[in-house]
Amino acid sequence: MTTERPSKRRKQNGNESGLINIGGRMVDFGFNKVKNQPPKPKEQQQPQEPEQPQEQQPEEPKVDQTKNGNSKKRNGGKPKQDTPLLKARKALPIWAHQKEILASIGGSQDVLMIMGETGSGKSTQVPQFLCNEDWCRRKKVKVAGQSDPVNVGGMIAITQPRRVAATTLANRVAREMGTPLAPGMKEGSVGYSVRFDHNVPKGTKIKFLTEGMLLQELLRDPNLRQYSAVVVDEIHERSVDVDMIAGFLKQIVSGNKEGRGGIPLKVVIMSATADVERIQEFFESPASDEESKSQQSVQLLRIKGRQFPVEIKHTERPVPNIRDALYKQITQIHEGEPLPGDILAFLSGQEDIEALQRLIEDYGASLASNVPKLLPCPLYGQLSMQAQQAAFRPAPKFTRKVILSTNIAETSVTVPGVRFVIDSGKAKVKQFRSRLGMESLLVKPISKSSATQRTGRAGREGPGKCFRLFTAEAYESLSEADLPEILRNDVLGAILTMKARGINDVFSFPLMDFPDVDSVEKALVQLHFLDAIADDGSITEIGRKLALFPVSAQYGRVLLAASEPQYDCVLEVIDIISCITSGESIFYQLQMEEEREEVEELRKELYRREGDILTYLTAMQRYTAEHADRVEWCKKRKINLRNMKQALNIRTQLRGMCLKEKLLKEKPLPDPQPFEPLTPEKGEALLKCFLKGFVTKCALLAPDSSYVTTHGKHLVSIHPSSVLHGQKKEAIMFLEHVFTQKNYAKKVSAIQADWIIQALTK
DNA sequence: GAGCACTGC
Repeated sequence: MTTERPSKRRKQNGNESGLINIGGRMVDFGFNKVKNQPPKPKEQQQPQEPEQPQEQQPEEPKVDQTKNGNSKKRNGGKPKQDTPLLKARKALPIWAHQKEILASIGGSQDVLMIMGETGSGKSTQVPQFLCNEDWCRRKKVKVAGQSDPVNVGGMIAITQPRRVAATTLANRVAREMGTPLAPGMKEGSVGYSVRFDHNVPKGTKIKFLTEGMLLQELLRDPNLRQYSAVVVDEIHERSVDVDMIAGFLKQIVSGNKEGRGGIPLKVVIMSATADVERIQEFFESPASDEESKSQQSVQLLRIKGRQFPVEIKHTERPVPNIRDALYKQITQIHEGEPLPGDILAFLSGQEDIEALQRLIEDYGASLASNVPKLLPCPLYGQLSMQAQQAAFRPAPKFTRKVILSTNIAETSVTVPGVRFVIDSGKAKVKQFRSRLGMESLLVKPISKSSATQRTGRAGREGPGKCFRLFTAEAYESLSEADLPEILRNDVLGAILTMKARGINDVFSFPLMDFPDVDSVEKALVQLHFLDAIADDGSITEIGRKLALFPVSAQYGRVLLAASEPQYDCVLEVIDIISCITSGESIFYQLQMEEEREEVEELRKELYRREGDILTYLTAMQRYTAEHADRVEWCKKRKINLRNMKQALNIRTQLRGMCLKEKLLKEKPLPDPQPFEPLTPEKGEALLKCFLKGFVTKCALLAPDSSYVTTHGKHLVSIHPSSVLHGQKKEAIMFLEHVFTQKNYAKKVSAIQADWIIQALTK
C-alpha cells in the first residue's frame, strides 16, 4: 500500500488489473430465494476469495463441477466455525493494512480514500475494521437547540449502487461476524436497507444500504446522527445519487458539527479505479468560502487486488466492420484455444447481439463433429430470465459458450467460466439534452476505465486473454472515465432533493461535477411548472411532498393532482405509475409470426385505443384481478413477470405513502378485486391528471400528418412500442421523449387539444 | 417498426 498526496499524480501505467467487482445482480428465477440462505463454501480456487460475493447463480440440480477435482461438501446448511472464514479474511490483501487504515481515520483526519482493486476485500473488511474502534461507540451528547441529550454515532453505513450488492454483502459480513442474517432475527451486528427490503436487527453496527436509501435518510436527518462513519463504496461509478451523497457528506465533515454535538462523522471513500485524484481534491477543498479552517487533508491508500493476469491484444488497424471483426475473432479463438474457456463479447445493443447470434449458429452448424461445439448465449437486460439463464449455466460437454452481452456483464452480473473477452469498444450511452427536454441513446466509444473493467472479466477464474477490436492508439485516445451521470441526466430530481434539504442556492452546493448552468435553469423552470418551487425559488408544500415520493417529480405531481376531488383517481394513478416505473416495459416484444398472433389475441383485452397509459392501467387491473395463476397469465401474454412483481411492490409502497400523506382517505380493498372496465369519464380524468405533470410533453397533428411538439415545435414520431404507433390523433401526450434513429415519443396517449390549454391556464 | 445499465422511508 502506498499513501500519497494528490499532487503526486500517479500514472495508470497500463496496469489492467484495477477492476471493479460488483457482486452484481442476483439472478432471481422466482423459485430460488437465496437471500438468507447460508452460501456454499467457495471453490478453493487460487488466488481469490472474492472481495464481494458473486451473485448467486440459479440453483441447478447438479452444480458441482469442481475443476481441480477436489470434491467438497455442497451443503451450505451447516453453521461454519469461524476458522475457515477468518482464514479467508486474513488472506485478503486488505487485511495487512488494517492498522494503517485505523490509524489514518482514527486520528484527526475525518476523510480517508481507499483505492482497492478487485479482490482486495475492501467492501467486506473495511466496515469490520472500523466498527470496534472507540470512536465508533454511541455517545450521548447535548445538541444545540435541544434540551435533552441525544444519541450520536454507534453505526457504520456503507453504501452500494445496487440492491443485490447491498444485501449479499450484508449477508456475507454478517456471517463473518458470527451473526448471520435470518428472516426472524431480532439481534445481530449487521443489517441492510434497500427499497422493499429492510433487515436491521437490534444492535446493528454495520448497515449496508443503497445510495438512494442513504439520500432518503439524509432528508430526514441532515446530520446522520445514528452513524459514526459512512463508507461510500464504488464511488467511481458516479451515479447522481452518489454525487449528491458526496456533497452532503462534505458539508457535514467541513461544517461546525453542532448538529452532532461536536462529534465528527468519519467518511471513507472507496473506489476501484485509479482516477481518484479529482475525488480526493473535492474532499480536500473547502466546502464554501466562509470557513477555510476546516480544510481537510485526505489520505489516499492504494491496495492491490487479486486478479489473474489478462493478456491484452489490440488490433493492428482500425476495424471497418465490428460485426465481421467480432465474428472472425470468435471463430479464431474457438479454433485456436483449447477448452475449457468461454468467450464473453461486449456489444452495444440487442440488434448487434441478434445478428451475431445468427452468424454463430450458422458457423456452429458447419463445424465437423470432432470439433467442440459453439453455443451463442445472448445477454441483455430486456431478455427474460429464462432466456438469460443459458449464459450462467455451465457449458454442456464439448461445447464452448459465447456470451454476447451488452454492458450488463460489465458491472451488473458476473458470468462464470469466461477466459476470453472480446471488446467492441462501444456502448450505448444515454444523454439528456436539457435544451430540447429529451434524451438520446447513441452508440459511443467507451472509456479507458470501462475497457479495463471489461478486460478484467477474463481474469476472474484463471489467466485470460482480452481481444480489443480497436488499436492501441485508439485506446490511448479514449477518455479516462465515463462522463458522470449528473452531467448526462436530467437534474430535476437532484435539484428537488437539494431544495427539499434546505439548499436554496443550488449553485452553492458542493458537487464533484456541476451540471451546466443551462440545464440547472431548465430544471428550475420545470420545477416551477410543477408548482414545486415558488417564484422566489423556495420550495413549496407541493415540492416537499414530491421530494418524499420514490417516483420522479412529474409522476409525483400526477399523484397529487389525482387526489383533488374533481379527479379522484389516486388508486388508478398508482397502478399506472407502478407499472411504468417497474422497468423498461411490461410487454415483451413478440418475435415469431405464429406466437405473435396468439399473444396479440390475448393482449387485445389489455390494449386501449386511448393509448399506453390506459393500457398499463388495464393490464395492472387484469393482473391483480387474476387469482388463478398469475405466472401463467403473464406467460401466455408474454408479459414481464419480474416487472409485474416489482410493480406490485411499488404499488404497495405508494398506497402506504398516499394513506400517510392523506392523498387516500381509506385503505384500499385487498386483491383480488373483480375487474371493472374503465368508464370514459374516469379515463378522461386520468389523462387530465397526467397532463399536470406532462403539459410540456404534448404534440399536435400537423396537416402533413406528422406530430409537432407544443413546446419547442419539434417533429416527433410515435414509437413502435406504443399502442398508438401508426395512428393519427388530434393531439398526443407522451411521458418519454427519446432520440435514437429518430425523434420518438414513447408512452403515448391520445388527448384533446383543448385539454392542453386548460392544463396551462389551470 | 424498435429496445445500454442501475436506483428510490
